[in-house]
Amino acid sequence: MLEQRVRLAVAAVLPDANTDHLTVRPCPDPKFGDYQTAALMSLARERKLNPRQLASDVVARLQVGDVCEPPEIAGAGFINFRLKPAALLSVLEGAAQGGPLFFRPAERPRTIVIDFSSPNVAKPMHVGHIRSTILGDCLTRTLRLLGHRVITDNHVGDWGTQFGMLLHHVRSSHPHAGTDSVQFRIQDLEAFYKEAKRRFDEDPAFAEASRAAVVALQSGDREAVRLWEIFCRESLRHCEEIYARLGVKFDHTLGESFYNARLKPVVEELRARGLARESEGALAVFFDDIPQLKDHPAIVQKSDGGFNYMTTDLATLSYRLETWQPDEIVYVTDGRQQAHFQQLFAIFRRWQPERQVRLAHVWFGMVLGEDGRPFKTRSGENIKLSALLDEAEERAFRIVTEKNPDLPEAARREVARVVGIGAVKYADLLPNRQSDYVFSWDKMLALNGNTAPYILYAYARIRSIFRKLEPPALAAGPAGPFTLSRPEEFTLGKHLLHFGLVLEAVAEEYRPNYLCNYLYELAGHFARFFETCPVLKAEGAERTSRLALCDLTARVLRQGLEALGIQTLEQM
RNA sequence: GCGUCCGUAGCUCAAUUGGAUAGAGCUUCUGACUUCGGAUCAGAAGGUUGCAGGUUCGAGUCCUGCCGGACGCGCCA
Repeated sequence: MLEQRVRLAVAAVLPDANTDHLTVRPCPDPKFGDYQTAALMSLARERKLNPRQLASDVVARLQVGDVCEPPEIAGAGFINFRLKPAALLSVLEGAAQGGPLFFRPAERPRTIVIDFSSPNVAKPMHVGHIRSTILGDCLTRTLRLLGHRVITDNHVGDWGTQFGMLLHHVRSSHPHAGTDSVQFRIQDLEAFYKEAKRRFDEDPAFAEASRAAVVALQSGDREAVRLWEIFCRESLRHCEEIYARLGVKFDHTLGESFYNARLKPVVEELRARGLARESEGALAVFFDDIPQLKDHPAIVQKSDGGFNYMTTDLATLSYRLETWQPDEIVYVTDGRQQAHFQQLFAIFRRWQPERQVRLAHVWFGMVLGEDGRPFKTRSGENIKLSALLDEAEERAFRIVTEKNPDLPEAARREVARVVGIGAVKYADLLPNRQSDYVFSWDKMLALNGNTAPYILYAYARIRSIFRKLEPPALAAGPAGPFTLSRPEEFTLGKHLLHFGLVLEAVAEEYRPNYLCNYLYELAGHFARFFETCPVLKAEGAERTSRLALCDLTARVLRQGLEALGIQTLEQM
């Protein structure tokens, strides 16, 4: 909002500078002012100017008197801006009367494909899928909020060598499989998968038959396809159950199988263009010109003639470009796949050098148990997502029951659902995505600290005020002129203004933790305001201002949590 | 061996990508309060940012070398 005004004013004084670099950001300490331009100093460096001299040249010509006090130069060459109270009040009034909620839609909306979640058929969703699903959903929500056109695509693992062994195992052990009288559940598929893998590893004859089954499936054998479809249907049903609980939706679910017919042409083209060549019986792309990938060729066709992950991803990438013409494609996967995506992007740039598209691998670290090892059950199994969500809700239910025993059980269940799911999501989005994090029930469901329940509580407290309002119709009505007096009110009001900056930072760097921290700080500023400033007991303009400030805080909290994919509660 | 990421308070993590005095929560101790929802707020304590150099107005962040850890390195995805 206002920082944008300041930024434009600075840019106007430096017409020949790259305006992207002239960022204006909140001061690290309010005593310096409200906003600063640290970026001017790197500009001074580029141009070999004295930073303080540049700063004073800029200040001399700067026209920001409508929103700021006269800017001050400090330290090595910071320009500090202090908002005029009237400017702050007018933005707050604007928002209270239905204006923008402290953010504006992107000036240049982009079309962005986001590839996330990507579960595998025949395996229940487990902890390993949680970060991709939650992070991808949050990025989708945030980018859409900022006005971008986002297309989500769940690239389900429904194809490949593992289906050969699965098909062969099920057919040999369940002769009636595939008939209507036999119904498989996801648990059955999981058991089949494990058993099939065991047999595959132990029995060469089984392995051989499995390979034949893959060939049959991929060449369209009716029997094989029919059984495969049953597996896929049940798996997707299971995934949809989880997605419904998480509130995650996809525009498209185009699994790997969708690209089957496109694999061969891709490989032929790579070979024809001389991008891929024969190596040890396989077809590979080499990257001698890329230091990190030297000696790490990518296989695009296996020595048995089959295709793999790389082939599928190339075909997928090409399909997405043709179909949706995106400006950007984002892949949300764990960090172990960094080399794969480097290879994928490098091959693609050689293959279709004329395509202008931003390709981003948004990767994340692992979820660890309290012992610092990958988060598993005691017996070493992956923790199923459905069980994890159950436990989150159950634990939240116990806490709600303890804190608020008078609520009817149905209401407590609903609170537990929102708090439990919200806590899991928040705990996942809060850490810097690139670091591994330790999964801890106690920490994520803690009632204070940087957690979902703390923020949800702040929201519920605000809503509680409006329930007490007489008459209730006043609840969200337009406020009169703002009058802020206490420092806690200014702090809260100014923090609200930063919402847009934070959303943009999340979208730019794909880092929802900025938004988590922002909302936590907002909830904290509100709590301090609430502690020191009576609202309902205030009178006149002070009362309406404080009510409006409460309402704006609630709206930003709700909008922010919604961008994280977290629901809010009117009471808890 | 090569590559990627990481090492920050007793613990779990931040630090808007090179900015000002490195911030939170948990834990410990102290306080506010017959609560506009105490699932709250205030205060105290806690640091040579793994080690050693370098770059510059300025380094947790960048470069080099060590120490320690996680992950990945041809036909799985």
